[in-house]
This record gives sequence, C-alpha cells and structure tokens, in this order.
Amino acid sequence: MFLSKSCLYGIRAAIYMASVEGNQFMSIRHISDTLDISFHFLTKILQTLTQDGIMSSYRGPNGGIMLARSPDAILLIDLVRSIDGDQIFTECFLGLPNCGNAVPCPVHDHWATIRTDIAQLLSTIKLSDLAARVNTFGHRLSENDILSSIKKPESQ
Amino acid sequence: MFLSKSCLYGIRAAIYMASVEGNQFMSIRHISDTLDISFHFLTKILQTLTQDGIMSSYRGPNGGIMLARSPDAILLIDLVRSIDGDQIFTECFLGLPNCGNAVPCPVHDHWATIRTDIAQLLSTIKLSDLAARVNTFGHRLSENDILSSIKKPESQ
DNA sequence: AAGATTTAAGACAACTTTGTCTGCAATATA
DNA sequence: TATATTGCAGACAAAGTTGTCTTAAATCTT
Repeated sequence: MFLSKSCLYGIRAAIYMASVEGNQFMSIRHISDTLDISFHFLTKILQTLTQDGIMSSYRGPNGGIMLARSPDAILLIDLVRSIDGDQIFTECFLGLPNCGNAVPCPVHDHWATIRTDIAQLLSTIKLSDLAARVNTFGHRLSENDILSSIKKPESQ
Repeated sequence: MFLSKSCLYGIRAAIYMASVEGNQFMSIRHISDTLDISFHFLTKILQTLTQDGIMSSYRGPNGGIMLARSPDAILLIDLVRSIDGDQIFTECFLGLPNCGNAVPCPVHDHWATIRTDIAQLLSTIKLSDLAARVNTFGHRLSENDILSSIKKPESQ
C-alpha cells in the first residue's frame, strides 16, 4: 500500500467534505458514518489536518470540522504530506539510509524519477477536482459505496 | 514505504548474490551477516523466492542458496511480485475494493498511469543490471555500508 | 554410523499500525 | 446555570509486520 490507511481515510474525508455544497462545519460523526470509517480514528486523523492548518474545527453543538481554505487551494500532496509526511517522496527505494546522489543504491536513479513523477502528479490534483468528479460522475468514496448508491439508486 | 521490509531484504540479498562472481550455493548466514539482515527472517524470505522458482537451495555442508537462473533472466518485478504480491500494481490509490474502470474512485485514472509506469520500470530492470552497478560503482546494499567500505576502504 | 553444517518450519516475542473506549474541554441552547 | 453536543486527548486493545528462537530434515564428511 503506497499510502497508510490513516492517509487514505483523511483523503476520502477531505474529498467528501469538498464535495458537499457550502463549506460549513460538518460533524466528524457524520463523515465517519457516511464513509464507514471508525469515528475515533478519523477524529485523530482530522486533528492532524487541523493542526497543519488544512482544516479548522469548532466544538459544541453545530460544531464540527471544515476545510480551512477553498478546495481549489488544497492539493492532494498537501494531505499526503500532512498525514504521512514526505518520507515517501524522499526515501530510498531499497530503504537504505543516507541514500542520495553522493552514495546511491543501485535503484536510486530509476526510483528518483518515479518518485518525482508521483509528487508532480499529486501536486497537480486539487481537492476541488476530486470533489467535482465525485459529484459529476458519482465516483465511490467508501467501501460500502454509500455515496453512489445515494446518487444513483436505480443503477447497479 | 512502497515495498515491505521483507521485499527490500529479498531484493538486496538477490542483488548481492548476483554481484558475486560465479553462481554457486552461498550460505544464507553469509548473506545475512554481510548485509546486516536478521538471519532467520532472511531465511523465510528466501524460502519464498525458492518456492517461486527464482532461487534454488541445497541443505547440508557447502549448501546454501543460489539464483535459479541467470541474473539476466531475473527482473526486479519478479522479486517484488514473489514477495509482496502484485497488489501494489493493481490496487486502488484510495484503497477501495472493486475500484476499476467500471466504478473508479476519483484518483483512479491518474494513479493507474503511475502504477503502470512503475510496473514498466521494474520490468525493465534486470538483476544483472543492478549487480553490475554494485560492482562498477560500489553502490551500497546495507545500512552499514559494508560492501562499499570493503571495495573502497580509502574513500570517505 | 556419527557428527557437523545447512536450509525448512513453526512457535513466539517485539514493534508498528489500526481501531476502540473513556473522560475532558469547549460551546450553544434553554 | 444546567444540559446536550461536539472535538480533544490519552489509555488501551486488536491486528499485522518484523524479528528471534528452537527443533526438524537433509546432506556432507569422517
């Protein structure tokens, strides 16, 4: 698995939040129910995103969590970096420490290219793009396919 | 981490074996000592490669393990597929089951491209290529840098 | 045949990630 | 001020991965 489950959950939650019209506080419970993700686990992940300024939260009734800025201004790589760090964009393919241009492992050059491509790709994908695809094409965000079953109850 | 530690260890061991002149049985103990990998753990990993016909083993004194075919005929992707399976080459970026062309997740198309690139790359790299680089450039295979310190004791 | 060497196999421990539970802090509403 | 609702925080459990240890099986040497 390229990304940790924490990261996957965080991304899915962010896409869902961006896919809902009007950026308002939304309860984590609602998100975890909708996407079928453990509530407390998701809470911790969203805390990380909040601490990194990608989301903002508010306690109390009608509180919840919301995107701290426009989905246009949130890149997929921002979410990945916040949750999984940027190790995957820097570390050696063979997991060797201190692998770099000076003393590279045998796969170094090859992998560096791919790694850059991945970072490049994730840097071009905006949260708004992903959300738009969800809304337009009914893409799936949960294992239970709740979203698309809601949007397309007659299909399948 | 893109590949599991098991896979990293297996690849490093394979490269080392290919880098040594003459394809003879080599004891796992020697490999684990040289590359600073847990002996028993490495044994299990190499068992997998043996079961998949990539290596062959022989018990008893002067026994050990060797590449089952020429390093020319072993691709990096063979090692990865044997140890980590091909999930990483097929699974959804968001970890959703049943994600495919029919009902893709929002990242599906983008990731499919990268995934193919990675598989393509790993399919072009032969074990012999990697071993040649180790021998020619003194690339590192262990965290302790044993190989390059042996090959280049005066540098550093 | 006996003993040494080596891989094979499985039990088990340590560690990391993932998931659950409980209580606390902040906030709105009545 | 009391109560309900919500995120915050930490302890803890479950599961998966990684690493260790012991015994068995195969094989060579003597």
